Amino acid sequence: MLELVILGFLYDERLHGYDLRKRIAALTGHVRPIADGTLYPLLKRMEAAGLLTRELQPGQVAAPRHMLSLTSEGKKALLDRLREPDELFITDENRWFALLAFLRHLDDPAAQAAVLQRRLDFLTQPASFFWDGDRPLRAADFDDPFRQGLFTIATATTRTELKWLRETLATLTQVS
Amino acid sequence: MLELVILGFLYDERLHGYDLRKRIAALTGHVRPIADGTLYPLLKRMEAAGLLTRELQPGQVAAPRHMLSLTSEGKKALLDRLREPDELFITDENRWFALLAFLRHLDDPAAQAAVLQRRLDFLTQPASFFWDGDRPLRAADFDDPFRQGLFTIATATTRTELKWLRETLATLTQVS
DNA sequence: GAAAGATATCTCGTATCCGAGGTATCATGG
DNA sequence: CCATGATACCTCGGATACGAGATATCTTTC
Repeated sequence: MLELVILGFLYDERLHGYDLRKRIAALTGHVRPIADGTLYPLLKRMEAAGLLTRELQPGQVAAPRHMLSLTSEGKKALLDRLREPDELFITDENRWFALLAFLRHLDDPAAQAAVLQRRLDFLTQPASFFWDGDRPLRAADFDDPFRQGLFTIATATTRTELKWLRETLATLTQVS
Repeated sequence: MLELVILGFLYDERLHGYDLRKRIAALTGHVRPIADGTLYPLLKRMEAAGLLTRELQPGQVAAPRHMLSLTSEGKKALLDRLREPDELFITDENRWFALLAFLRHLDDPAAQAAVLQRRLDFLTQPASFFWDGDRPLRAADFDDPFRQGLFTIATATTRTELKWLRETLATLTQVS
């Protein structure tokens, strides 16, 4: 997931690691900044994999910086991932949100619409959190107030997302 | 996170691994059932740690089952975790939701209220996803429609949760 | 009675990320 | 001129989870 975020940020900007770290922190409201021990080794692996290059810049403010830029393979990797349905079919909402944050880089309304459509299909498939077999669940089906709350929150979230997905799909397909 | 879920399910029920696996899958709407390779080794580690015991039962339906029960340390471990604020101060919503799913086991309205209050404090702290410094963000502050959507969904979710938290806190403190 | 399928558990290699700790550079204040 | 703090990068051990594959039991079906 972090790799997707890094590719997303570096797609149209040249940043050094420390700045990238701040961008990532800002994306999640500085709630849980990623650890140095996560970011820097990943950057090295991504460099070794040919996704990005670095250029050492002598220290202006403090220690020397490693300016990072995506290679063409790096850019291709991002676009491939944005189209990649596997990223969508996961419970982990953070991953879907990370994808959404950079979907603008997919420079084609039809391709963007295809991704949103897959997400919509995923959310509306019957085997979801909101169904008991083929019967829709209600908050009252849960016996304790905390699971009722969980259900209420999840329902509201999904309803909001579905509404947004349908509206956005309408404007995207209108354009093309 | 999975350990919390296992403790939650076994707190008042005796289950075998395969059944536990189905319960966990149902909790997330069968969207992403956990892998055998995740569950069974974890159960072994939890047994080694003295959190649960197993009793071999000759096969009734098919292969022999390992019936699992929490030890008193296992029950204590769940209650400790439910009270543990560290579980709340994480971006990963799944973990908070998992905690919520089993908060009923915390058999004291005041303790339950304390947990919800911490979550409320966490969501309303200014350094969040919804603030740019001390200025509240709006969807219009984002330049592309996808990040607008992300913001819209996140806002609606948080608003729903805050409303529920306040209502539930009111009834919990009313009781005590 | 053989094959197929559901039940039930297990091992092992891999991927992702955290967190504690370390190192080095440069600006600022005393 | 020295301490402190912000900047900037790094290593290493550990935790958590996945996924492919193996194994065994029992029932149902042909």
